[in-house]
Amino acid sequence: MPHPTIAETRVLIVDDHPFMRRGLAQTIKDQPGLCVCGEAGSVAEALEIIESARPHLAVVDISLGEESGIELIQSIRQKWPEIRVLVSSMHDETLFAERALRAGALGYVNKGEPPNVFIAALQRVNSGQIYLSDRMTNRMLDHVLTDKGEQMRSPIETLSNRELEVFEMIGKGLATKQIAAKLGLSPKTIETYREHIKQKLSLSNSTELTRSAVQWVLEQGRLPAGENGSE
Amino acid sequence: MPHPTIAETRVLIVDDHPFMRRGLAQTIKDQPGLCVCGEAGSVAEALEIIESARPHLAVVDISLGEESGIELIQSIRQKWPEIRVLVSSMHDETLFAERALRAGALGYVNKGEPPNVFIAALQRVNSGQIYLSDRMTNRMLDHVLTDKGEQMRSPIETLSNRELEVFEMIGKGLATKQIAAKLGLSPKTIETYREHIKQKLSLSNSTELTRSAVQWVLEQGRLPAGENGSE
DNA sequence: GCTCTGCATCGGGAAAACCCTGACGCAAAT
DNA sequence: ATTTGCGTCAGGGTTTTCCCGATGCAGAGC
Repeated sequence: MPHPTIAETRVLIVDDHPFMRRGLAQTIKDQPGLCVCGEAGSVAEALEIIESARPHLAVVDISLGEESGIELIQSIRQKWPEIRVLVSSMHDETLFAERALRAGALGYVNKGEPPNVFIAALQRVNSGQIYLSDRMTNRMLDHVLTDKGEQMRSPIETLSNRELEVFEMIGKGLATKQIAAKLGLSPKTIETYREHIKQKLSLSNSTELTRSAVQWVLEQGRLPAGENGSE
Repeated sequence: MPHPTIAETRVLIVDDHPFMRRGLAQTIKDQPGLCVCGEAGSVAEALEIIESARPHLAVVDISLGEESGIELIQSIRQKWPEIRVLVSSMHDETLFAERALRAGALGYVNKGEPPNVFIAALQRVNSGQIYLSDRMTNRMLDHVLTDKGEQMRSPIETLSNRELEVFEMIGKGLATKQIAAKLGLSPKTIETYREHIKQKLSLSNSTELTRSAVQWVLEQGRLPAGENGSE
């Protein structure tokens, strides 16, 4: 059914949710001049498809289940710097937009946005320009200009990528050893991250750290704080 | 769209992500016998559409931005008990599946699942049966069968007074030593309580204990229509 | 260039927490 | 009268935390 026009811009979709992929694909396909050249649900799959399909654009989700979209962006940046990446995430932009751009993405758009906003972002990125929401653009400008006036910054934003990753896992109930195993690192390294996080967030012991992390994860997911019957 | 078959099952989609809605809608439309009679991005919108479109089935996301899908399910249950609800969420099923069913949903399926699993779940719910993943089904059966003689509402109610007291302090971020000091007891005693609590709540390590305690404390703080009276 | 700061990664070692086992008095229940 | 559960604690081996490092590497600034 597709008539592969010669000059269409090829887009790769990377998202771990099949339905989200489908929704994005459908919206992109509707757009003249754009076509979806592949869909991936994991980092490995994405890299594989890039090899064969050579997309011009990539739409990547930040949280790919166990994996991190940030790392994928860095890999793409290294191997195929000509591919332009638009990050689409359902997480707080104040936390991830800056990280995404630093990693090499050209834009960050929230998944809650309507299709026309998304398409606008995609086309802006396609033209080589940066896309951010107005709110986020202002915020980053402020951030640069006022320099030391970081009073409105949440301390959580000062966490590095790795630290944030570990923080989230702590909040999900993983023990130090489990996190180390999942990330393929030494438990000693995770301990160091825990210390750094505690320092940055002014937490005095591991209980407070866990408490803070759990609270944050619950807020992120807007979970109605349930009792858990785990195990 | 030109031949509206007489006996099609009408499905309402409730999700705050437009692309997710679109992906779900597309997949449902592909299925013979099913049609999408409406899409909603909020609780209010959902209730409105139900009035006019009268769906047979509703697919609802648990986390609707600021709102809670759980409340929507309860409303639907009250006003239109004949509508069968399938919950689709991207969050951990161990945290929400039980709450979703208690609220009146007939099924819970994770958004990470492939379309065929989702469709199977939807059709199962459509036939009036409960759908849960195998893993979750076993877990809940265990839960039910483990209780002895009485239907224990929440395992937290099995805690003794002292244990509950300690549990709450853990949830507030106090370390073992601090709790001991505050209660005028030996840290050893607090350790014992921690052990007992972990046993009674089936928690395997101290991280899970802290996590569970924090969640419980937060839940205590904000719950209008709480179901666990507990003390 | 060189320095300095920040990040990511790990180790040593003492202190603390954990976890298991057991204990003892005391009350209520059987 | 025996059992059961609660509240309290100790011993001792295992694991984690916590504070002290260290290394390599990348970018910012002089």
